[in-house]
Amino acid sequence: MVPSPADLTYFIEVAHTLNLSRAAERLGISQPSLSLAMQRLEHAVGVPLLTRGKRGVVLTQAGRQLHHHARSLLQVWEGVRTGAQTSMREIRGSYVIGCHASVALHSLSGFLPGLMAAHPDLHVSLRHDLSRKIAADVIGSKVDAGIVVNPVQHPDLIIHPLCRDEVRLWSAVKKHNPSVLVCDPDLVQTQSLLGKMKKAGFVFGRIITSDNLEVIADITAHGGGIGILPAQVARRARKKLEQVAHAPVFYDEHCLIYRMENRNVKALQAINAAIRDFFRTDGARTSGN
Amino acid sequence: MVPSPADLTYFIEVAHTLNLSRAAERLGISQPSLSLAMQRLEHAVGVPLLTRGKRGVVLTQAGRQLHHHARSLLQVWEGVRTGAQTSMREIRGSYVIGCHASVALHSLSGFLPGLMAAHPDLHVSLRHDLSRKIAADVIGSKVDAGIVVNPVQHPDLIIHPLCRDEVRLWSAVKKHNPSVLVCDPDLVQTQSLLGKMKKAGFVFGRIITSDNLEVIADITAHGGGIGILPAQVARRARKKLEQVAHAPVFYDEHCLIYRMENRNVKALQAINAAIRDFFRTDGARTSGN
DNA sequence: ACGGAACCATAGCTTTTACCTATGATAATT
DNA sequence: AATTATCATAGGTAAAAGCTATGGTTCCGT
Repeated sequence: MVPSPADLTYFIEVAHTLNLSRAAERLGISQPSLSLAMQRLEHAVGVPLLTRGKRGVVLTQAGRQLHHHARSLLQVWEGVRTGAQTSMREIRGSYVIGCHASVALHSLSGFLPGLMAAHPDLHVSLRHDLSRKIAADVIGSKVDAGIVVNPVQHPDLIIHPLCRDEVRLWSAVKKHNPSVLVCDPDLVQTQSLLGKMKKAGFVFGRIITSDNLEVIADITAHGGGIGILPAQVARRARKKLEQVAHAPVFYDEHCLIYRMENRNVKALQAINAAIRDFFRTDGARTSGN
Repeated sequence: MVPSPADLTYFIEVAHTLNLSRAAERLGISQPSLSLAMQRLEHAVGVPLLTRGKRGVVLTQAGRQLHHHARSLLQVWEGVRTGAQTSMREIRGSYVIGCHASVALHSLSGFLPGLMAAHPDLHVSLRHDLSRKIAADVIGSKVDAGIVVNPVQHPDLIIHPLCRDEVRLWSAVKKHNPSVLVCDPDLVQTQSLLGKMKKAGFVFGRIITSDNLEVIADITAHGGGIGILPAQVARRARKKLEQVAHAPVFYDEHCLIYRMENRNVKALQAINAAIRDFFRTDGARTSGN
């Protein structure tokens, strides 16, 4: 059994004065209460701590041992409280950041190294998945912060817009196969564009699918077909891609999301700031180009 | 405010199951009680620890920190508790042994080195005074064990006879001054013998006093007068002393004493055994001489 | 020697705290 | 849409901790 911290502080005072009556006086409780408290403590430890005499009490060997450790134990106890508090007030702890792998490729390297260097007690794990799954995991508290596209409103969620992007059709500059579509069918953007194109009468003979946008960009760049890609991915392809004219466009909004109750967590504020800083400067740079 | 130990253990279970209802079940309390306990804990710490959801609860960052600290706190306490217990069950700790300096001179060197070598975690401090003061300090718990002469019975005291001795009058073998008495007047033995001799008509012109029996023995051995000495001290004088015939004798009983409540303390049992062993073998040797 | 003071333990009572049952509210699941 | 699962709240009850009064020792001063 674990004693109450109050009984421990009582014991420290008793060990100091070696007199229950006087210790009770100094502690602001009655002598019988202190007597009972010491009995409680002895029961919790399992061995006698005090030898009662008519001129006061003396510590047993076990009592001396406990007295020796009692202060540090109370310090640990206090540390339990303050440790939890500072985890909200200081930039430290372990956090999970989720985003689509393609987003990670073009943004994480821009702010993560600086963030890690600035805050040595900050630990980050990454998790990559579709935006809507990341968003679900943020809502479900499996992920602390997410960089996602077009998140749905949610009462528990705080959403910060970061930058805009366009998903459209791309092709290689020189030759390409216009009857083959290369895309990730799991993306809502893909589905939306496909629907619009179907209405508009576009017809594709075959579809190559991949869940990796970089792979799609690469195939498209090598003339494998028409690719459905965000502009930010198309721009980073190894060979230059060009927009397919007269095709529908899906406008993406990249956002940072996290749960409401984390808005006061300093570490998440720091992550937040780092991400938004990066997108502000990066957005300026890419739009300037 | 400092969190209560019960609430901390509750929290550890909650952090493990992440489900208040199931945790309450395992803890043997009702779900509302656990809900309130977690609210108490959060109030005590000052920050939210859990994010309540309809599929259970999730730890906040502060909750994760608290979980970590709470477990280490319980571990530390367990260590302190067993430490206090084993201080009774193992041969370790710091103990005060009291005895008359003359007793120390002829006995401590016989068992202390072996005792210290056998038990590296045992610490001993010595305290020298008159037997009756040592006995009083044992009773008053200022001394853990005493080697004393003719202790009075006391309800809190355990008394183990060690060996017998005789206090009598001694003189140098060759010449000595029979009108001078050399003694320690603070010893009850001295007072008793003086009383008997006074009744029997012995008269001494002068008395040399000292509170050190070895000094008395030395003076006696050099012909300074008649000395009142225990046989064990007289035997160890630098020159041989002889008993004064037809003089009263005071029979001493050397005893080991300690307080009742220490009878189960392993370290004192070890000290006890070492002392009694020494006196058994030593007594055999000296009586054999 | 004797009365008072000092000290710790116990008893009885009161207040505070923790706990339980019943119920509510809401989201997830079937 | 009904049901289930989950946590929160309300109100009453039981346990715990505290206080006052008292008892039984021992110590100390007169």
